Amino acid sequence: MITRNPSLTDQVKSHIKERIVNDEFADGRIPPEATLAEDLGVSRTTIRDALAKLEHEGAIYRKQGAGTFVNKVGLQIKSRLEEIWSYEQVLQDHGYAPSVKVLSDEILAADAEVAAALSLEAGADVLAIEKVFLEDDEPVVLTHNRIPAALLEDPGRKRGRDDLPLYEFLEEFCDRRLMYYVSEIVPVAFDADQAKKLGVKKGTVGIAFIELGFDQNNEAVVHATSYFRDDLLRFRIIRRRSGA
Amino acid sequence: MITRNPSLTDQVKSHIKERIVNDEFADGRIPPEATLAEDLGVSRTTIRDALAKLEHEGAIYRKQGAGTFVNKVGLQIKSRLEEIWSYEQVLQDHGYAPSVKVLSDEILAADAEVAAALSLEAGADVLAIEKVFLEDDEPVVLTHNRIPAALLEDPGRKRGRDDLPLYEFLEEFCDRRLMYYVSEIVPVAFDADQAKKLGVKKGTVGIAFIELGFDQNNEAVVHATSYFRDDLLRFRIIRRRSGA
DNA sequence: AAGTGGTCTAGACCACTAT
DNA sequence: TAGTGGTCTAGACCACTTC
Repeated sequence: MITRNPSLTDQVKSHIKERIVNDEFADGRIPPEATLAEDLGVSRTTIRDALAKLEHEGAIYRKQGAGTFVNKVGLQIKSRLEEIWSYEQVLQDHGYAPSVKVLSDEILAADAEVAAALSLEAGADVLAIEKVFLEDDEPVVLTHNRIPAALLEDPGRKRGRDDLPLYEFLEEFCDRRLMYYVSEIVPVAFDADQAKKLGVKKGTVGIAFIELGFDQNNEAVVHATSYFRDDLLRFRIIRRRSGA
Repeated sequence: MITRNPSLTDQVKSHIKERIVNDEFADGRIPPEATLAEDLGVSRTTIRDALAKLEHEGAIYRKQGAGTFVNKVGLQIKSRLEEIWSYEQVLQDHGYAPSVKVLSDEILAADAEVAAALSLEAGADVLAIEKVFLEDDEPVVLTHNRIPAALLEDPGRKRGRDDLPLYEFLEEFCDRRLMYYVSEIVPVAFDADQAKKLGVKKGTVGIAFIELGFDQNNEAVVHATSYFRDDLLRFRIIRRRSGA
């Protein structure tokens, strides 16, 4: 699968973001949109699209009639739920050296819930991958992914690469591009098995995600459950008025 | 505080959303952007902005070169974390008759954590409001809000209106417009007090939000903690590639 | 080849903030 | 009143899907 060049808007966004983190806007004030447009030689629309993305991710805020400003609080937020795409990346941003261990890896019959979620017939084959993500040898995340076996282009070839991030695995071996997840947030008390794999005491409370991943054709391509150690990783989210 | 007229884009968004829920696009295919623009007498940009919002909230999906389609799965998602603005609204969308009970309501000295989060001096006065939200007489959400007392325009007048949704209270009595929350998602086992107020057994697991609300000047105006009964209300979120 | 969404431009006018 | 972000228009060209 191929990737596209970054758009002008994304280049502008990266440029401004860089100037922000380098603290080039000492008073916290970002130049007017018209000025930025002229300086960078692009239209004001392109500038506005870039600023909209930066505002959405909490790097800046805008006040109509007043100006655009650096959001010092927003810049410091880590582990934003909406931005998560691979747990390796989360742990890396978290400041540790992440690693992955594949605990199990097999083709088996889907149970009723998973089959229904993936629009499969009851008992259809799925590839089940259980992984644990560690930072500095300490387990942080336990995941269990189930991918319809029918999606595998070459069932034999995939062995040994189940350590890839899920979205890479799907692009590489299923020719599917993972576009979004619908995730359910569930509080849990870890059972004996989960606690052992996560290195905590049985009954410790944690967060679980039960989620379904969709591809470029809006088809469900993976059912995932993930368990997190709250003492090592805590998620945040920016909730905005009106869904802007 | 005054409110603004809905923009053309928002009117277009509502119009298309209505046609979607009325199932007017039987084959799941939404007309081309150029057609919509001509039919509604607006520019393609306005159409695109409206469609972008609908895509973001999961109502539609778009495939470059192919078209725009109704997202049947996305339409059914309830209790989306990013869209929450008042718990009354959440419970109403959830299909029950919501009610609110104010458990306590007093001016007291902020503890260290709250004072730091709200940029107050240690021990500064805050208005503390404890509320429980019920659906059909069953408690679902327990909240504890702390607002700097210095923000209250008329400390005497506010009594008796602490049952208002927080954003309304802040607009009405503090002249602050709540723009966004930064929320931390925490798994908890309810203690005796929380369990009693939520009508569950001590030790039941649930989700808590620890959050900070910011106003139009990007100032922190409220510190809030909320506890949810997982058996009655479960949150979902759409996590997208790249933060689009 | 035809059709559709994605990106980008140039410019107009409005709403709001600050002074 | 001047300056800034917010909304909207009209049109060009590109990237991709479908037939």
